[in-house]
Amino acid sequence: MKMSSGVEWALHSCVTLSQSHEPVPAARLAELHGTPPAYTAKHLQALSRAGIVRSTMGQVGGYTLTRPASEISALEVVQAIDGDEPAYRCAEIRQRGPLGIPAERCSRPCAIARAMAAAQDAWSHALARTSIADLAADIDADSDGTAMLDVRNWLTATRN
Amino acid sequence: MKMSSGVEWALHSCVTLSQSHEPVPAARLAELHGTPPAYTAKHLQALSRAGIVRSTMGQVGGYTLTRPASEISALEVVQAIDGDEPAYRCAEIRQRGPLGIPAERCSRPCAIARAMAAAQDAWSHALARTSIADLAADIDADSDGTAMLDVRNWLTATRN
DNA sequence: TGAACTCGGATAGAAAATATCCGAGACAAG
DNA sequence: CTTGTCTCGGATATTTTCTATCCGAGTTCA
Ligand code: SF4
Ligand code: SF4
Repeated sequence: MKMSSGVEWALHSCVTLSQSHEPVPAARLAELHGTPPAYTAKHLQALSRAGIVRSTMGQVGGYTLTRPASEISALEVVQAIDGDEPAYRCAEIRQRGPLGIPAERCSRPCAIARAMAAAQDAWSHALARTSIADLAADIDADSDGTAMLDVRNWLTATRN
Repeated sequence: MKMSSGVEWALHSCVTLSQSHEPVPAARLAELHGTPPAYTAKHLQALSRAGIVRSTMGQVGGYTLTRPASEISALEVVQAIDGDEPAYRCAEIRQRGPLGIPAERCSRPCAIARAMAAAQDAWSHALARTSIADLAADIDADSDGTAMLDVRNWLTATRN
């Protein structure tokens, strides 16, 4: 029950992309975050497949958000990287063993599976309520309103 | 972000143990659930280390619950098997890269880490509210009140 | 036309989870 | 008291997943 470490980089990348209306290459994001360039690129591809970011090829290409940051939830980013399958996957062991229940009576999930699904839903809803814009605003507030400005300045300063 | 499959076997084992006041060997539980005997035993050891079950050695030994089933939460079982460390572990990448923040200003967790911790808390509280006794009652209700009776009969019938 | 820069999926390596085995210890029977 | 059998417990292989990397296909600009 551990989350891929790439989720952290993907969330940071989305926050950074929300500060730029121009495409930002994957190598630039990796340099800013101090992460392995090739592996960071792989995670951005996952975001592209999920429709969260759009890629632009060519010399001045890179990644941009497809929607306003306020309309992208943290849950979408997590599911794009870590997969959308639930953490608890029932193997239906109630149908096995000497007291196995016939499959016809297993139409609805068992009580254990229901409890796990309820917990997963609580987790999902908590993340769905938080948008990338909310995260950016909170990070900005933590740093006395200078963090996002620094990011914007760094992005324009290193632009060729 | 996937949970160990052993969690499922452990929860089933606890529900089964709640129906017997006498020790039940690991091999018996594995046979009842149709799971690999050796691997099932390993998970029961984890429950023993967490203080959820108590092991009795010798010929009529086995595992018993240390507390009433109504005082054992599903969260405890999950944490005993899958570990109690949170799914999201911040690598503090905000301190890396050209815009790295000095460690002295990173006393409290960042906004992203806070959002993830809040989601984890929601998940934990949902599981903490459900006890093993609740699960046993719900499984019993799903089977028209015969499931737990069948388990008790099978346990006494196969007792040497 | 050409060159340089981008993404994208296919390819090695490391870590973790899965599954198993045999020895130490304890109880009951003889 | 001795013996034998049954139990748990941790140490050991195997498989799968995650981590990290590389080079080719495609696009844009000069
Ligand atoms: S969690 Fe429920 S449905 Fe899944 S194997 Fe256990 S009893 Fe069956
Ligand atoms: S989640 Fe917050 S604390 Fe953790 S690396 Fe990202 S910015 Fe830093």
